[in-house]
Amino acid sequence: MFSFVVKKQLERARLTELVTPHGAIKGPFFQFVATQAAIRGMLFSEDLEAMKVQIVLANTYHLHLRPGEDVVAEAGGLHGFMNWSGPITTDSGGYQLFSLGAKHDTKEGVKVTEDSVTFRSPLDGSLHTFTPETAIQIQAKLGADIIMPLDVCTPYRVTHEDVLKAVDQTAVWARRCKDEHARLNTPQALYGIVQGSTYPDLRQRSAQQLSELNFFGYSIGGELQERGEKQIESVVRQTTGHLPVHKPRYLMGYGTPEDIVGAVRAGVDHFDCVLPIRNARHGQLFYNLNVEELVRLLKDPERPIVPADLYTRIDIRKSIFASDFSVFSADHPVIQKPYTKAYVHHLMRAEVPSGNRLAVLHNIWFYVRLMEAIRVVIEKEGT
RNA sequence: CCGGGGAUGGCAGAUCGGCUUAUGCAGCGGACUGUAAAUCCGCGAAGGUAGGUUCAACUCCUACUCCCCGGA
Repeated sequence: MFSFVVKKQLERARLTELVTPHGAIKGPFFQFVATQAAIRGMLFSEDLEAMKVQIVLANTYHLHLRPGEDVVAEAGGLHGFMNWSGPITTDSGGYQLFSLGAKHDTKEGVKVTEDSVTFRSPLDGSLHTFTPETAIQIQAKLGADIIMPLDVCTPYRVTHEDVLKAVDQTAVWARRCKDEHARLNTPQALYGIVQGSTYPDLRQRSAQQLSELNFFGYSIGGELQERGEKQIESVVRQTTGHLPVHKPRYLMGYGTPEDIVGAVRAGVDHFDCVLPIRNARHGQLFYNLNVEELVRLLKDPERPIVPADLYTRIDIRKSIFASDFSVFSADHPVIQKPYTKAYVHHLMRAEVPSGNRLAVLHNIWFYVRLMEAIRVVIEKEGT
């Protein structure tokens, strides 16, 4: 039902194919984020199909709180609920328990014990508890193809001691998730999530602990860099070196095009990030991908990645009239001309839904083509 | 012409005899990385004109100019 192969390699970059019950996915690939079972910005599954989106990511935490996994199950699982027939991943909610906990004061915050994590719903204040087992049970009802274990996600700046705790607890929980998944025996692929922050020894420790459990794939989790810093590639490389070569590698939550290219060079073939969609809604568009530079970067892993050489960002709400570029590509499969620059500008300024939709469509298409371009390079240049 | 009301940043619109004249929109700049984000942060920018009262006036008084409402 599930399979994964590495078809070609260029340095450490891999051309892969992951087969799921809802179709095959060519990698390296990018998951667009549909946290609450919808891509924000008024997109429909037909739009995603037209843009050749391969897979989307939904979230266990959010869907558990609303509308609840039973409602989703009754609608035919996420595939029926979303009217999306392609592959879907669900994140376990581990990240939310970390990021929401950090935003709360300790009294209102998230309580993590060795056995479970308890939190309050921001929607109605009700108390909820996730255990490794319930995280898997909920995801079984949601019915995504790829599911994630409950993990302990660490922020960027933490002590070695705290990260070690998180690593070991993540490993214990990973085993419990694995056991629960085996017990339920659903047609879903379970990954393990490697923690360890930026400490090489802990990344290694975590990778080895999880490898022993033999997951279908391996995620790289945790905050890897501080704002503005660019060290994704080196941290990721520390981790991929300790992962099984014949399994998918998933860098969770990153990132920019340069992050992705760097991580691909470090051997990652599975990505997700809210960035293209969120930034689109906030008016920032990605465009002008430089394929020649992409080829150079992938062929020479030592070549420094200069974002401005790879692509351009523009804030469409602010400076479209100052730009010489025709931002919306003529070959976009969903956006129909004539959208003049002036009209687009008007839509974005007014912050009307159609303006957001337009921008989101644009950035998704950019990321789809970025990943496609990466695959083409590995196919052509790799062995 | 008579009576009444009013004039505050680009626009809208509060407050106040002294303290940075709010706030919203628009403008400009920045941010956003397993989505509590169609969000958040920052910046520039105002008292119709002329006098008067007062230690101090955007605020009180007078005149003028202009605008709005009602009536001839």
